Amino acid sequence: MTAAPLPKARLRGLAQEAADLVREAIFAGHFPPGSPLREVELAAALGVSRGSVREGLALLEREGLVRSVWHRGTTVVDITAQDVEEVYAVRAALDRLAATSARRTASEGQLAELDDLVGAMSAEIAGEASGPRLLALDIAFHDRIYDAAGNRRLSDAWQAVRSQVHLFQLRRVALGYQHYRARVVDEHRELAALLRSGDPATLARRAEEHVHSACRSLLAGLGG
Amino acid sequence: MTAAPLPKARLRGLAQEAADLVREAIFAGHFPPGSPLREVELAAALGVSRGSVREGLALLEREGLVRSVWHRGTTVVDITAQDVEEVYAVRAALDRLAATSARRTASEGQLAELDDLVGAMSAEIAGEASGPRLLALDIAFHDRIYDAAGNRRLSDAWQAVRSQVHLFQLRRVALGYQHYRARVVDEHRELAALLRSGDPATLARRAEEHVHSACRSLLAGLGG
DNA sequence: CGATGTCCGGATGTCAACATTCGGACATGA
DNA sequence: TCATGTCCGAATGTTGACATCCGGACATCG
Repeated sequence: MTAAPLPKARLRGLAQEAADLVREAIFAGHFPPGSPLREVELAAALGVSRGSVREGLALLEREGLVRSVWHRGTTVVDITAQDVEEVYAVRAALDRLAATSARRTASEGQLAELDDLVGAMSAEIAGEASGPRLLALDIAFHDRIYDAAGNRRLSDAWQAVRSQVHLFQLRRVALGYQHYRARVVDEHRELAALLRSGDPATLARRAEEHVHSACRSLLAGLGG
Repeated sequence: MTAAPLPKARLRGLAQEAADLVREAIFAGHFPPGSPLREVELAAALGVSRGSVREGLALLEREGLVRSVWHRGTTVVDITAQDVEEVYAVRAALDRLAATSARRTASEGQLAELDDLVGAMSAEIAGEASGPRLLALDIAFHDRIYDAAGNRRLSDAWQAVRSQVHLFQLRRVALGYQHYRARVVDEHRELAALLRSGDPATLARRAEEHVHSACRSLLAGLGG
């Protein structure tokens, strides 16, 4: 029998905790792109030691959210057009593999979860739509695909770009998300259908196109 | 003008240094798969503090060479068939993207470097062939393709599987590498040619097949 | 005899202080 | 005025010691 996960199993350590707090602060816009993340400041603010903050920042660097250089500290990544193109090129390659893998390995329960998420997106749009909430559902959808692929290395590679994707899209959504709102449900519903019973070749192509269209939309929103 | 890299720019810190030493020790077989890497031991052996060793082990974990769990230490990864399949599936996706990207962005000088590496492989085979040296040339070849692609996120993702690929192939080569030796030059020569002037679609296909054939060869060598 | 509780060695997680390095401000000289 | 050299503050890199946690061995009890 699966024991329900206890309230807050403190099995993560202060570094993970610190990383989570800083990441949320970055997503909330509290640390604009390019702003420095000083270890002593964060240590004092979070009430932990500098060592733990340092380790947490290393985790965030692994996610691509911050960048640190020798003896010059760590700063929040900035968002240039090249950054967006790089991240989305890698994501397209990973999503393609995840989709084709999940096509073979996904269980019925996992496919049902995808349908549930599409339903949640639809409900979110029907009501008082919240950009960040809709975005969270979008990313959760792709998280499940990676889970279903059952490839730990692939999931790790996704983790290395996931936060950057989240950050980019958050900035885009803050400027208006009518286009995003109009397309997100249909595109994900199609992906879910292709995962259930689609030609692997067209699934691979559509998975890549899904990312590329998001990339173009992002570049248009940031550049114009 | 580009200043020649000084003898040993100590711009890397003890953590990087410790990570390099431990990585080489793993490649040399000094730490068999599954063996624990105790921080105090390594700190004493390398003459640095435990903090630096800890940070270095975190770098190695980012490369996928070791795996650490909360309050239970870090151990060298073991090589199961599933691990090989996972790593090579991700590598195939990344190599495909790297090849198609480099097809557009590679400079003439970078293409010439690839030809030089193919020549070096050929020379290595003609003489007293060394498995590890041949393998180093193989990986260097792919490193250059990733460099030529000009996508930092893509190179980072490659770094996350590169060491595992190196480790797997080293173990394979130790058991005999006649098949590898017979094919490596021709396959890489074809890739270099396709990068110079090939149809993008066939380049993408051949890049994937190159990885898949290496994966099959590896599985056959480890399983049988 | 099997299950349970307790204890202990060893290893990791965390912390605060010391050493090193960087970038810029200021002063100096051609 | 521009270039160069020196100095200083601040932030990071590094260290050793303390606190916490895990796993197994032993003893105890039903």
